[in-house]
Amino acid sequence: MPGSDVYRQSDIQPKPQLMPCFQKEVQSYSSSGCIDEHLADPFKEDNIMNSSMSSLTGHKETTTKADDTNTGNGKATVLMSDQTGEELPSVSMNFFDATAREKETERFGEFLQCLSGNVDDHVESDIFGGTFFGEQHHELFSPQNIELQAAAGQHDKLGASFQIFPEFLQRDEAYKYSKESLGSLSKESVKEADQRHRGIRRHLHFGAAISCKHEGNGTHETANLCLPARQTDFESFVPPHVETRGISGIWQARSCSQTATLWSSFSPSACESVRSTQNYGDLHLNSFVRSESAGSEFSTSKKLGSNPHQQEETLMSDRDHYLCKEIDGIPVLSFSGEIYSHLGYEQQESQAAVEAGSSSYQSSSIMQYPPCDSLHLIPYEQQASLSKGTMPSSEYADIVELNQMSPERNRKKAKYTIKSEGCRRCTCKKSRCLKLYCECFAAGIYCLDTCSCENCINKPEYEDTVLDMRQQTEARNPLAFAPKVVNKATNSPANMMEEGKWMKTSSSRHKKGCNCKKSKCSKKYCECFQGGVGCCNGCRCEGCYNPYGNKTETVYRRAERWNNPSQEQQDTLGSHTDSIKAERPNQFSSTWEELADIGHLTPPSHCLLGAVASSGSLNIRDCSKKFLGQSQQESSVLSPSGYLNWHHSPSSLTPKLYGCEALPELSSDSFFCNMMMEDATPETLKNTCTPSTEGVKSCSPNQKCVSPPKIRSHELRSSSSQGLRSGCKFILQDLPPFPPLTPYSKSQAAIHQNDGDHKGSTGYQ
DNA sequence: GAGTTTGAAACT
DNA sequence: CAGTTTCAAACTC
Repeated sequence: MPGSDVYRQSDIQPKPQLMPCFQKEVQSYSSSGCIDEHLADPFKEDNIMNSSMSSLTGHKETTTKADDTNTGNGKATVLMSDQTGEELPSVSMNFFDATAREKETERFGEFLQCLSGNVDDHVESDIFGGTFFGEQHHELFSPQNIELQAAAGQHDKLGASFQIFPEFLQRDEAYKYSKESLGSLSKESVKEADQRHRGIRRHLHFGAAISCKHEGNGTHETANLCLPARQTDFESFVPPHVETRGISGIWQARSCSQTATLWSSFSPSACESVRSTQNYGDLHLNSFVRSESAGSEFSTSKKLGSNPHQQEETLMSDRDHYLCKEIDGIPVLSFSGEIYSHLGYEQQESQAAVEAGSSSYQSSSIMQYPPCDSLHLIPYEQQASLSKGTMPSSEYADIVELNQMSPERNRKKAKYTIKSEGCRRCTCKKSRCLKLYCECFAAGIYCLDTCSCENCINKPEYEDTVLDMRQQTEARNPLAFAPKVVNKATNSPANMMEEGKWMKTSSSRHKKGCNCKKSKCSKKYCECFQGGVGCCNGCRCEGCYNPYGNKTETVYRRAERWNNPSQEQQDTLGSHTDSIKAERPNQFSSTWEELADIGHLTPPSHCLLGAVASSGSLNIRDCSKKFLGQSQQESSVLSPSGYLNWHHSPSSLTPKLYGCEALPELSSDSFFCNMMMEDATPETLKNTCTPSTEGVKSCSPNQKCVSPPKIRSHELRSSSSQGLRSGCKFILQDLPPFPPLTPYSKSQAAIHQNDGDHKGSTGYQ
């Protein structure tokens, strides 16, 4: 298939390669060497970019700033500023306008001159014409693509990480980037990712819609994807010494927050990276840009509605520029040996809708549809935009009808049917699709004609009502629209080692826990089972036989399963037997559960990764042993958060697992909750959540474990706006409470004290 | 496809 | 917050 070699290419990039990279990163934030490795991590890219730039320019601090997405012209701006505020010439690149591009390229040359002092005319204008993105990062700087290395004269120093991604390429890509960084695509991972993404997407889009609605500016197009812009918010995110000129829009700030949140959910070390970089006072503008770019690209696709033929041509043209290949029908970009999804899922969705409405669109090979969940699920704002914004409502209605008419459209109907087949639509009868009973509503999407619902209100024409209902629902439960299944430690070794088990590792948990009584958690009635995750202590199920992991699973078995995720199913069969034999109340107390969870919930980024990288399998004991020798050293290197100390303290691992000491609930739950907050907190909540007890309660529908973001002065730095604060806050929030630095036995009291405090402060029950 | 079962969501 | 009702998905026949 078309994307197969991309897939292989991705596979060529050894997954374990990321591990030493993580390890390296957490050990030291030095960017020396390991360029290729760092390229695997956008945050590290920034780091290395910054340091590389610094090496080129002396004391300059470099940051790449995406221009206002709303301009839709694909601009990216590179600013260089030094500590004193003196700036090198800024370079703004316009990727669409030929004249401007030429001019910008010229300026870019000047910029490079500033970088290396040795720039000639090597910068080719067509580097922004589509060949900029080589499939390998080496190619990125190859002569046929861009003569940056020649221009700069210092490829190595430039670090191959000088990335100026057109905006349209990057918005929403951080998610996939990070996902693919952790492993090549698999159906499970895509599914899981989509699930997560969907939840996140919900927040974003609803947040945007509500914001837009409240602002009353009617800029649906902006609200739809670009999110409202407030420069001050972004500026507040920027450390005071970083020049913010040329940056416009809260979008960046939000984007950063989202990206960082996403990243942090994948990788604690990425969080560390965030923190670290913040400490450095730099910006992760790769994530800005990467996330932002697709916004303008989406604008392109959205414009299709007004003039399908022409616009589609434009889209296809653009697509040709950067749509390299497909993987399972999902257009992807391959860059730096990684796989990028060309389009965010929502874009694909919108495009699916748009393309369905475009009579000229016939080639199913150009873009197939992403996995079920997102195929046809056009988030409210996009749907609204399609129907009310750039696309006349009649056209929106036609999207569905188109497939049911002409022979040409029959093809589309087939496609549409495919879309529909894989995904069920709601069949609500009484709820009018305005309650969480309705899957569409719960998913944050409008119902389509393919739904079998009756008296449906969940349609674009009732947008106000829908949004009101949504607000009501969120008022009842702020996490109502959050993903039900939260992956707490997606970089757990199990995930690293067997991406195929992504969904089934115990690192994923149901957000709230099930309450099954009769289904034994082995049917789809059970949300945990449905989500492909095991039941945990948070579940209130009875007689749990969840094959993905049940409450009666022994600690040893869990640890074993963690070690051998491939035998998960067999083991769960065994646990089934155990459960059936036992059919008794959980003999393992909650502490046992938490004890078991420690392995899953603590993603000992470099410890476990290192262990995995070196041995190919995970062994907690080994890990602990390794950390016996490492933790102390690392504790002096790593961030002051204590995060790694906590996770890697041998006293917090080995004795509890093998010495049968109970682990304070605080450990896993706090981590879990922080991860939950990362993953599942609605954007609106994120923006409003304050570190107050009240906020905590509101964040925790199940009265459990949503800990308030602990705002630390050194983390917030000089934030001045709420928007920024929330961004930083949620980047950093997955820091668990400070760990005991003293041996476990001596710190029990402290832990419990902390535990008590934690519970007291978070409403944990 | 109709009827039943189930558990989440909503309500009181 | 617990108990009850409502609801729609999952399941069975």
